[in-house]
Amino acid sequence: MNDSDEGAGRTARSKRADARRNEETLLEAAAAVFVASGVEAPVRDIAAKAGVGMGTIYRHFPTRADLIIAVYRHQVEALAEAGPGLLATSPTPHAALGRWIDLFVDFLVTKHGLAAVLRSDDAGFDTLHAYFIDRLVPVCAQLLEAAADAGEIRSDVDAYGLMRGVGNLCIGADHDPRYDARRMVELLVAGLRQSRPT
Amino acid sequence: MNDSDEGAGRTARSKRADARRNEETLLEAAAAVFVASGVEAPVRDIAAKAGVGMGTIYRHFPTRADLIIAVYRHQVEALAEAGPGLLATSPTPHAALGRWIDLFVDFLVTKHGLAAVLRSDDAGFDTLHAYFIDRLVPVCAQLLEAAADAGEIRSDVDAYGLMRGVGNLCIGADHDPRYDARRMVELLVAGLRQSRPT
DNA sequence: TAAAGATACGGAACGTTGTTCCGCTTGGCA
DNA sequence: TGCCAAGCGGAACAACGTTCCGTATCTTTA
Repeated sequence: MNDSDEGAGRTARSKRADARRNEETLLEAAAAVFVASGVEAPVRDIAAKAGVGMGTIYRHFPTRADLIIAVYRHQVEALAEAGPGLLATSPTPHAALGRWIDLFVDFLVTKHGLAAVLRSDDAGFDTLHAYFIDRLVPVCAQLLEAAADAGEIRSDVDAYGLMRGVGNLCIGADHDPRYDARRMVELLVAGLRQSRPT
Repeated sequence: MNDSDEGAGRTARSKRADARRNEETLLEAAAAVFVASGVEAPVRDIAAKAGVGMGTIYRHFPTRADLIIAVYRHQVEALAEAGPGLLATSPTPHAALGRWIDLFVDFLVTKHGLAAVLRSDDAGFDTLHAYFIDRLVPVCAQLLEAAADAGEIRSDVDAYGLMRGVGNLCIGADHDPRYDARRMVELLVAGLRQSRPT
C-alpha cells in the first residue's frame, strides 16, 4: 500500500528507473495478454509481449498470482468500494446485494479464466485467493447482514460461502454459449430470499 | 474402420489375455489413485500403481478423460437410471428433482477434483464433458419438466444450465471446510421455485 | 510342439508448462 | 570517469501429458 504510491513526494525512491519502467511495461503486457488469451496464459507469453526475460517478470511479481492481483487491483478496489454506496442508494438492501453481485459477476465473466483460477486449489494462487477474500467478503457480509436485518433473506448464509458460490458459478462462463452464469447467479440470489415471515 | 470390429457373423476378435488383465488392473489402480490423490493425479502415478508402462495406459485409454469415464461409468449410469424412480416415488416432482440433484452433488463432492475437471476447458476433457452431458442432462430435463408442469418451478430454466451450475458449485468443495457446496446447491434449487404458483 | 505373425508392452523421448539460477549489463552516484 | 550493486536475459531444471518404437509375449497354425 505504499511502494507504488507516488501521489505525495516525488523522490525517485529506491528502485532503479529501468526497473520501474519494466514493471509498468509488464503490467500493460499482462493486461493485454490476459484479455487476448485469458488469465492462464503462459508466463513466457507475457514476458515476450513485454519484451523482457523470464527473470524480470519473476523479480517484479514473484508468483503469477501477484501479477494477476496487480493487474486487477483497481477493479477489485472499485468493487469493494461500491458496496456502501449501493446500500445507500438502492431501494432495499436485497436490491443492493443483487446489484453488487451483478457487478462482481460482470467483473469475473469478462476476465477469461479468472474465476477458474480464483478457485484453483493450486497453492501458487493462495495469495490471489486471499486477496479477493480479504477485500470482498467483508463488503458482501455487510450487504448480506443489512438484507438479513431487513428480513428480506435468510440469516443463515455466510458471505464467504456466497462469494465462493457466485465465483464458482462464473467459471467457464465464456466459451460456452449454452451456459448463462448470470442466470444461475440470479437463481442463487433468488434462493436467498426469506420464504416469508408469517 | 473395417478390421477392428466385424459385427456381423463372427464374434468381435477378442483381446489378448494380458491386455484384458492389464485393462482391469489399470481401472483398479486408477480408482485407487483417484481416491488417494484426486482425479488430476499424474498419469505416471496410475501407471506406477498398476505396475505398467506409460504406453500401456495410453493404449487402453487414449486420453485421461477416457480413463475417468471408465472408472466412474457405473456410478454415472446408476445416477441416470435413478431419475425416473425418484419421480415415481417422491411426493412431488420438485422433491424428486431435489433428491436427484443431491445424489449428483454427493457423487461429485466425493470425487476429489472431478467437478473441476468436468468444467475444464481443456480440450482433452471434451469427451468426459460430453459423456456427462449426454447421460445426465436428459434425466435432469425430465425431472425439470415434470416440476415445471406441476407449476412448482419456473419453466424457463434449462437442464444443461442447471447441471452445469450445480457442477460448478461443487468445485473445490473438498479441501475448503468453509465452503459448503451442498448448501449453495440447496439455495440454487430453492431459487428455482415459482414465486407464485398461480 | 515349434515357428510365424500379430498384438501389446515398457519406458525413453518430446513438447509445454512454471520457476529458479547465474553471469553479464547498466543505471546512479561519487 | 569509474565503481558496484540492482537489475536483466535466458538457459536450465522439474513436472506434467503424450507419442513413439524396439522388444517381449501371446495366439494361431502347420
